[in-house]
Amino acid sequence: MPVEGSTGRVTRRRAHTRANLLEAAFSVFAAKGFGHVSIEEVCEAAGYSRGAFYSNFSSLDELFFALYRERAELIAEQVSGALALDGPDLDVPAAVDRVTDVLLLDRDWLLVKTDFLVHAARDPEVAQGLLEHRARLRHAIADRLGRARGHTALPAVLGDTDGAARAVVAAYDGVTTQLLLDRDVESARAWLKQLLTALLTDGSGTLAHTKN
Amino acid sequence: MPVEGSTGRVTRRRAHTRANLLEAAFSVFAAKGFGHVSIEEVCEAAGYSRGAFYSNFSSLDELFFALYRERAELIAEQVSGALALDGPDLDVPAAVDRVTDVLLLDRDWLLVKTDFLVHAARDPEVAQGLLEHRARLRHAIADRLGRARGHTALPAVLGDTDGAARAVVAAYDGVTTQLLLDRDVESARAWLKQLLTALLTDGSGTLAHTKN
DNA sequence: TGTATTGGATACACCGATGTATCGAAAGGG
DNA sequence: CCCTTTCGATACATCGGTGTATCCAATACA
Repeated sequence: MPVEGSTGRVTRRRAHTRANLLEAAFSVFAAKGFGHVSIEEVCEAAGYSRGAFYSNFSSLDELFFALYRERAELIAEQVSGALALDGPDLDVPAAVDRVTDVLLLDRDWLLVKTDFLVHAARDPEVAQGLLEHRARLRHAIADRLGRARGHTALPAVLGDTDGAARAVVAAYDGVTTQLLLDRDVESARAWLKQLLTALLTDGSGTLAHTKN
Repeated sequence: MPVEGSTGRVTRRRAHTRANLLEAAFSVFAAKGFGHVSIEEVCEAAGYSRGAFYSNFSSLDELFFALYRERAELIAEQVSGALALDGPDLDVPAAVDRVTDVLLLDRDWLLVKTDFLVHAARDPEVAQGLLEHRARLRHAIADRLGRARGHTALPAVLGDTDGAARAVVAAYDGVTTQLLLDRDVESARAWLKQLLTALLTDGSGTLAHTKN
């Protein structure tokens, strides 16, 4: 049962089915939530039998972790990309726009991400991994903010750039919560931009907000 | 099967067991998460048999809703109380302190609350109820903030007082996420206070933050 | 205190999901 | 082109949870 064996002979078919299982699992998890999903459901959605599943993963948890890892990595790259678009000096409002668009792109991802959070909240080991991942992101943001000094002075209320980066993450998490409930991606984006602007600049930039 | 019948005869014992079931369910849900909890587990934790459960609730969902409702109501009252402590005029920093202490009191509650969020995110009807509850809280905050004008002028970046109230809620949600992962209630409180201060006042008030 | 009524325990039948063991078929290597 | 290896499907045994039906005990009311 070589779930992750020594680079055996056949590997192309395997990679396909693994990818298919992951993709199907993403849809199913997004729709029903981890904890309300059975292995069979995933297999059915992917068009495979349970034999294929157990050949690639040893448990639903393992698949869930793999899935999260994969997608989180993807998003992290996109965010890094959005942050890196400017030159060495950073244009804060423009970066806020780009990052916001990336972060609030896909509701399904937010659902899965929150499921994972709920899971991590109850397992210190998983939580540790997630915290480290968040820390990396935060540091990337802080670095960029550091290079922005001069362009736009950060308000001192939050402390150093790391404090500001924490605030950015918190704002993102907070807006995510609202978006999960009202499903209004556009106003969530607008709201996040507004919040980040309020946190990262000193004044001006009042935006109208709409409903709910 | 009078799950909620016409004020029948016997009612004291019933109320007790119902309360016990709810309390036990709270612990179990907090520990394992809704979706990883069986009816039997709740019954066992409460010291009852499944018969008692089905006599009081018709499904795990129903119990979960009842539980959430009960606790959310409790918290809402505490928050209202904390907001009402001042006279008609509001001392923002003091209120921030009190509200923060109430909101981040109990990690178990945050766990259950997040579970409920995840649940609501996938059921528009449930989401609707939760949104209304949040709206009520937000309005209470906005009202209070309105009365604080003059004491401390709000920064205009967020728009009107309702915008500021939204920001408060978002900050709370954001800090909740962090707390769920790092389990550090004290620094979460400090961080929330700092964030709220940054959002609700114009400047000054820099606090040191610690680890992670 | 007696008694009608309700609450909760026990027993049972059922179902769906799990994990494993086995087998046929695809795919890569020689 | 065959043959070995691996992948994935099928079949099976099992288990835990569910919901219901029935029965005993506790409780409120006269």
